[in-house]
Amino acid sequence: MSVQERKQRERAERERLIVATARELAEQQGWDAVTTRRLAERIEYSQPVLYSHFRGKREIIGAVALQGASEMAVAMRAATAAADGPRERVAALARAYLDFAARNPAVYDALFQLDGGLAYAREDTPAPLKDAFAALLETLGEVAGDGVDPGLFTETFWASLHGLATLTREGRLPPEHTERRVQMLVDRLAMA
Amino acid sequence: MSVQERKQRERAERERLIVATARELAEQQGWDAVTTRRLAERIEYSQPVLYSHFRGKREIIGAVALQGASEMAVAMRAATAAADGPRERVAALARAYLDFAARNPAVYDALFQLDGGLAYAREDTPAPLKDAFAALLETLGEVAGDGVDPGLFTETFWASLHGLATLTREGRLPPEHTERRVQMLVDRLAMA
DNA sequence: CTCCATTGTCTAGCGGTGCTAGGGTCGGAT
DNA sequence: ATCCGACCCTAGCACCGCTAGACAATGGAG
Repeated sequence: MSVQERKQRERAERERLIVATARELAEQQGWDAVTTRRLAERIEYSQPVLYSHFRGKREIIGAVALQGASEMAVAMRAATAAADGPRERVAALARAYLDFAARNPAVYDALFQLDGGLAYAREDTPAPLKDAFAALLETLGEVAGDGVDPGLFTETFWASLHGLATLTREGRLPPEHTERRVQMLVDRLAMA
Repeated sequence: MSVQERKQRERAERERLIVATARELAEQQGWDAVTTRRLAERIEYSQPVLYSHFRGKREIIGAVALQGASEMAVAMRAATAAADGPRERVAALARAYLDFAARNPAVYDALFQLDGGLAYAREDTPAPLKDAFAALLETLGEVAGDGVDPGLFTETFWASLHGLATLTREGRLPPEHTERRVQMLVDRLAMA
């Protein structure tokens, strides 16, 4: 049995290698540069090996997205834990969100811009995605305001952050004054 | 000279046909389906003809984007003109924006999601883009609040709308309650 | 009217993409 | 020792964006 177990371990290890390599390549040169040929070459296997782990490129993007969601949740919780008071927590959360998006553009794209074949906002949504949303909700629920559904408020606030993140990164918004825009969102949306 | 003029007219007409066909195909089957081969076949010319009008696929996307920007500006001004009071105008603007994005997803993608090779938020930004932003500014400038730069406020509000539009369309936000989210943005961001 | 040059268009092809069929090799079980 | 199955690779499919080069049609000059 030990042989089978070893093979299974090696297989899992190789799968991790694929995801890590795809992510690395995407961060270095953008997702367009992540082709099955290049990816296969980097992991030193032939293309078909990729397809024994994932249905296709889409699923690889999805795997990177799930990894990113977990890290993002950690980053957001760390940021809010270090802040005092609801309002400060919201500000810290927003900055952590935008900071993550700016530092990991490829991962952010995998999560919210590209099609990774993942289900969002449903019962069968993968746990890491639900948890990332939960991390938002924990802090934002405090400042939803009276009679306002915390989930709905979180969705709206999240959408605003997402718009800021994407438009800024693609140069559709001037890069300066980002902090002032964030501050404005926090000041006006958060009720506390 | 008349012959040259006729040819020039026909050439311009064909260029319009290319843009219209690309847009139509994109709305029907998504931008992925807009390949140079399919596009060429639909306009009943060979592929190289496309390249005598545009540098490449990117420029075709850009042309659709500019067309869309003009239409969007018209739609937003029409919506705000029919509303009384600053706050109502903002609400009408927001609805018009999201309505346009929902009804013309491919055009919206060309404008804000894909790379059409256009310059945004600069002096050399094409006029239609500047004008679309101006249409936003006309209404949003009224409710920026005391001591707040109208441009900065417009950018922030726009980003929020953009986030709502994209996340909703890709199923990352549940489709219901869209109206309540918009209302929340208007209520809290607009100062008037 | 003939010839030439320019303009316009097409066919064919290059290097790339995601993905897969089919064959060979190698190791564990009998 | 032999078999068998799991594993992986080579080769190739249909498609992509884009372009070189051949060919035909057209307008102007002699």
